[in-house]
Amino acid sequence: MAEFKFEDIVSYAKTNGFVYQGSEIYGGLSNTWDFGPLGVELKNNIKKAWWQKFVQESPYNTGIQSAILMNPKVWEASGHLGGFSDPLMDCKQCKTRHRADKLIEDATNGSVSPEGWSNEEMMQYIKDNHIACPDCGAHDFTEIRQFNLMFKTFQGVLEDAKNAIYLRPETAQGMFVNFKNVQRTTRKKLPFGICQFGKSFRNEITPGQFIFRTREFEQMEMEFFCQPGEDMKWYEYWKDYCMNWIIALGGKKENFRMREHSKEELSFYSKGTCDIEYNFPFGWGELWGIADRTDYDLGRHSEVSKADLTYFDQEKNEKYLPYCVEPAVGVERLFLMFLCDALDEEKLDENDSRQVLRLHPALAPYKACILPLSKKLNPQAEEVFAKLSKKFMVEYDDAGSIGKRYRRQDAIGTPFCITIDFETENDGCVTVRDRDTMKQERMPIDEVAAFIESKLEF
RNA sequence: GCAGAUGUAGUUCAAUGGUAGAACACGACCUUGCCAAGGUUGAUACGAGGGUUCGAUUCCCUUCAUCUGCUCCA
Repeated sequence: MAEFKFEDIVSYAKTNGFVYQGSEIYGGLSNTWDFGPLGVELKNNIKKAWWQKFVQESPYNTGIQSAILMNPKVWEASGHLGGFSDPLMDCKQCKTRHRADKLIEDATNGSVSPEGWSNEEMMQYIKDNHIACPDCGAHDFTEIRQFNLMFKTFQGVLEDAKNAIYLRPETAQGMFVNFKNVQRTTRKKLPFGICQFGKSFRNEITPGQFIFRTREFEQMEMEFFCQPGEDMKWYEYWKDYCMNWIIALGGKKENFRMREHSKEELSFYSKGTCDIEYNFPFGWGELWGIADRTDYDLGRHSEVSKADLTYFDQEKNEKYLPYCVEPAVGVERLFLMFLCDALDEEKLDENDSRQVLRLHPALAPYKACILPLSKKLNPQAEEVFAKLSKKFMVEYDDAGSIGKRYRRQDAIGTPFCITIDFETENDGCVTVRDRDTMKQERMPIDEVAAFIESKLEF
């Protein structure tokens, strides 16, 4: 196993057309990344594999796709308009940054809670009580600056305050506000889950580490609704389910860990939160957050919207607000994880090695590459391409020696190479070569598609 | 946003106050035909803007981007 540095992964992704810097010819735009021809395939395959496991194969779940733009009241209810913005101030002496509310809490050992205070009130309290910078002890702070993590824009052509609208900072609220709709139209009984993937936007103060933290990102979330009291059971169930999904798709067990949040770390509404973390080249990073959110979200939406979001349990003959378990994962993080986990430099002998991207076939951008042994065989090879490309993504390569072409496909994760040789015309057979074992098997052209499709299962 | 580092072909690296070289990769042609073959040949770079200078990729300033910390959390 080769150890790759973070820069190696970034340059691999760029060289091979997985990820480019956004707006590159204009000098880039901070923290934006574009997915190239291979990147978009991998990304789509990740989403497809998630959808398959969480929607298609799950007896409980169903999917939706909600709008990125939502009624601003949604964010009032979810707490994003208030709580999602941090009142930040910098120490002018030592240049460190602090949260004003935390400074007050820490300085008073929690006896004063500035929740709901205005910035001016916090500022005044810090001045009046001579709260010092915890790092250098100075009393020289900048004004409080509010960093709301939500992207703000305007609906309609008039840019005035009453048209203010936000890009969603998470997809979850789309499921909560549609809870009733989905329950009614699918006639689902508890427990059931609603799944969605899609773009979310957060004006992060500090983005970075390539595609690990970006301001525009794609989430895959599920809100699983269940009876109060059964929530912890389901919390454990979905933790395992998520981990198993990763392992089934080829994730190496030793590179993952589950980190249960401590009581202090938990949000006030959460009964349990667990992160699946991955050992990235830059250190352990959160991949998947699984949280028992109790009835907090539905409760808040009931309060603010005045809609009745209770569930009528026929068996118990009672109405109650369901509890909710939420596994939320970032697609770009999974993308980076699968790249890091699959990339390998295999030594063949003393002077020779090959770069192999050992992606699970279900995730591989190309499932197969068609290789005519000679350019004279192009017509037959093109026929095979036409046949297979109806089923899945296939690449075609007739440039260079056969060995070189195998290596090219190994490096981008293509699990199978199909060679057309001079016998093909006579016997209707091609040679299928396996990326991992480098073994070859000759089979009739008509059987190739089924053979490869059987390998796409996970 | 603050502090530090970095910025030269697609990638990894050179050199230089007088307009940039290599290796690998890429394209074409010839040859070959089942695991990075050979030959011929071709295209491609000083992040951007400004200043100093006869002349700047090199020195200075600004800016943009990336990386590392602070912070955050999908």
